[in-house]
Amino acid sequence: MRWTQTYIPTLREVPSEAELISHQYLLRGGYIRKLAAGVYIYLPLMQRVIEKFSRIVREEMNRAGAIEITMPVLHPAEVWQLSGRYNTVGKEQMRLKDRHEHELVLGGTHEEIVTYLLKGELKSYKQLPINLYQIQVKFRDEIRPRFGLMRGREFIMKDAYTFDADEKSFDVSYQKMVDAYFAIFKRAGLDTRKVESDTGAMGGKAAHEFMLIVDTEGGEQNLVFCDRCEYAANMEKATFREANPPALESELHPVKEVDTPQASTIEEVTALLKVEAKRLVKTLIYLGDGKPVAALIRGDRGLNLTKLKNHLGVNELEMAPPSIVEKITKCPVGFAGPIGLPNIPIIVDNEISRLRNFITGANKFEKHLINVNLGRDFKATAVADIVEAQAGEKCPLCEGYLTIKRGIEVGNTFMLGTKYSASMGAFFLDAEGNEKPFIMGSYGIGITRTPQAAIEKYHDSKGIIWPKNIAPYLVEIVPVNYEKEEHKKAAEHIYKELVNNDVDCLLDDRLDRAGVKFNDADLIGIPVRITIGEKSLKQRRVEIKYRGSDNVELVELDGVVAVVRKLLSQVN
RNA sequence: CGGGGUGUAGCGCAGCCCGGUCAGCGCGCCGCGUUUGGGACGCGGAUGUCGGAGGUUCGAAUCCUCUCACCCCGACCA
Repeated sequence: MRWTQTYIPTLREVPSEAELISHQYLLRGGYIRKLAAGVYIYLPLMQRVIEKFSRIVREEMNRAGAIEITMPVLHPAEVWQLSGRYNTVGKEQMRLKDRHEHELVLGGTHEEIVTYLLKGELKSYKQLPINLYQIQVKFRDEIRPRFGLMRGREFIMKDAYTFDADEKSFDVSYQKMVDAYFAIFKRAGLDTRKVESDTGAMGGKAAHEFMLIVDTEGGEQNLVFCDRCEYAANMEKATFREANPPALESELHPVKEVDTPQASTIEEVTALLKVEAKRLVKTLIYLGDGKPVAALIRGDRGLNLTKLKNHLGVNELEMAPPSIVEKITKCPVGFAGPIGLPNIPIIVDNEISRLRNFITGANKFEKHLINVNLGRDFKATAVADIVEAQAGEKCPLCEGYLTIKRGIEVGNTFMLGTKYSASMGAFFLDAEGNEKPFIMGSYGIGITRTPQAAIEKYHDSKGIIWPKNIAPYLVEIVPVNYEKEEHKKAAEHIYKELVNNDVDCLLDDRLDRAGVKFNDADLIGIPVRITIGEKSLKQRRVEIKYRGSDNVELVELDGVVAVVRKLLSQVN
């Protein structure tokens, strides 16, 4: 392709809407333009990236035995009512009415549709297992779209759905998708980690996420890894064992009220009473589906909202506003404690059951209680793991220690069980003639977000450094003086050679100055750049360099294809 | 939805407080010329319902009211 014949509107300045470097480069490099909040136009370069990544996804999905279909984006609300999710997905679901006042939704995912498809059609265990997938636009009315393609309201996703007759067969199907995912991301030049994740609104028994580890702002999630074994989980899901548990005191001392003037935060109280934060117990008041509940965790821990939410079995969990806290504790915020609370559930973190003579708020202004003990002084409604994992704690599985890294989710896999098949009445007959619901799995890959994640990981101060297999072009030819006849001839010669050898190639045939072309080339990030300039051309040579390094190789005009091939084979 | 902020030329912004040569700057764009290996220079030029509606006023980009869009923080995230 010639630069002047396609459309690559690069920008010199950073559009004010972009925060992340990857988002900035997508805009500046002429890959995308915003149409509305979270809604983007994919320009020619982006179109090619999508095409390249989609091809890898298709090839690996097909290899794994999945079958491609295309399901509609527009769904009748009734199908969503069948699974019951119509009432639980909430405002994320785009809804509309047609001219007949018929309720429709725009699909944010397709479990219902694919289950509806197979319900009634697929009747025998002999037809199982089956894996159907599509690459399709999705709509989610995100509460706050941001970061360009990373969290849009409209985006492209590959979603696959497996149907199995029994757990054993399902395990095989699931593993096939896991293997396919690793193969896909590897081919795309992206080293991903599989982590355990919460199942969230999808339901089902377990789930994993495929994460690209990054060290920039773009990391959307904290991930917990063991430094010794394979344990990996996202923050919502991660568990741990304490590396340095406080010594268990043998004697229980009597509770005593102490003055803690102007000390309501953990820092202030520990400083005042000269104790470690791990001897303090925080009493946090939350509202679970509107009803107050107290959560007790150690002073040095953070509450894991997802764990508490799952434990309580509520849909919504939010910190209680000060007015409610004050009503419940009958004192200003900052001095809440478990003793003397009205009749509300008290959920106590596991660690506290191993703590004696600890310190809590007294439910009195500027007072705390010392030597408080669980069981003797107050009762727990439940004891559970409700805190966030922290770096330096021990792995739940082995003797290793946990580290925390930032990652971007590029794929996910869900073990759905029979949640959708059972609720929607999608049954088959097994070998004994019994009617059974399908055992399902669902598997997503963000087609538009993955390239942005790749940019977040692979870039420098000048622009993108694409992994070759998802780059819009493999080679960019930059004739420094395209208007000079010899330069033009050489450029056209190389262009033709590469195209004839099926190397995706972009020829910068603009009449701009060299600096403009070099800067644009760095910005859009094509892996190989071939520069045609005065000095080298006199020796019938051109310069070849990889975007990710400064090494320049001088190559004979006729030897370009071979050198390009070799260079490409050596880079990510 | 709560808190904060921004809408002025394709992009980045100034002007707003204190109403009156304030319709401006840089980049980009068009023309001519010079230049030509890391975002050139000169000369000439085009481009705006100042987000929208209403109001105050002799007069509004500027003050007031309403409204829409977008951005940031939080809640949320199949």
